[in-house]
Amino acid sequence: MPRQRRTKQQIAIEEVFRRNPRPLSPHEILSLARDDVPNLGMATVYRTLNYMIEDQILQVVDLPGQCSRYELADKKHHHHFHCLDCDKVFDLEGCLLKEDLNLPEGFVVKEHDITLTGRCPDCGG
Amino acid sequence: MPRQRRTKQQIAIEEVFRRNPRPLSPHEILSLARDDVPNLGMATVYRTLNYMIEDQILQVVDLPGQCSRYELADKKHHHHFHCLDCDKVFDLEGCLLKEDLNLPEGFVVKEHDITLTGRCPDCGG
DNA sequence: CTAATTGCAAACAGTTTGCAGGCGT
DNA sequence: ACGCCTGCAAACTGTTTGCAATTAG
Repeated sequence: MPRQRRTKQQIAIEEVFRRNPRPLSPHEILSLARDDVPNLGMATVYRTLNYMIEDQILQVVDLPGQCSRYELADKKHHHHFHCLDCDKVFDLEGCLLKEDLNLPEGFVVKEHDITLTGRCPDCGG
Repeated sequence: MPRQRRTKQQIAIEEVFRRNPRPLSPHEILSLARDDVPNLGMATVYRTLNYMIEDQILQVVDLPGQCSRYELADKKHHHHFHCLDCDKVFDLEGCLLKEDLNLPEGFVVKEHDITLTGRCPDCGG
């Protein structure tokens, strides 16, 4: 069921993504959006995220062993870097997959996910 | 705290890994081990998995958007294939990461995870 | 006005923990 | 027989859902 009304809660959440162009966790989103709408509830965050995914404004970013994060959907194919220090996730442009995969017989690949883990520039790489 | 006693529950769980050489979910493990120990509890599965990780017999396999799986730790660096049909996970030997990453300044990479997604040979690749 | 949307609390799934009884050593 | 280990149930986290009250259009 797509959205029909534009509320201050939804506007605040969209604004959070515009101001923070990297994959954000629901907790980060709630915390940032509460600057605009102090008594915002987590359920509303999740519902709004799902609305925005349905409207193809957002896409899910799933990293191994991490809770789902969300980022704006208007991006080209890319991969992610997860900082072990500050726990933030950054986009890495371009594709990091080898050209020649050389898989065993019979495997058909539809998609691939690559996550690099380490230290980001802010944390003194 | 490492294990000190060898119980029939633990033996059954180790046997499951020996018989199924691919990353297994806790639910799969419980279900398979109950063939040997019918009233095995899920808490015991998790505790045994954690014992085995501590003893470096097992390692965790985290895939994007999936619950953790576990496989024997005696493997070389490799990546994983996740079948969208049967939901099983397979090991892929060798490294699939590009040689020349060409990252922005300041990012230091410690580890990387690659997951391919698609159809496996059993599901008519 | 009307009903879509919110906020709270309850429901859920996956995982961990506390505790009394069972069982390896 | 000592005390580690199990099984159950309760606790906990991340996410979803039910429902009465709010509010956008």
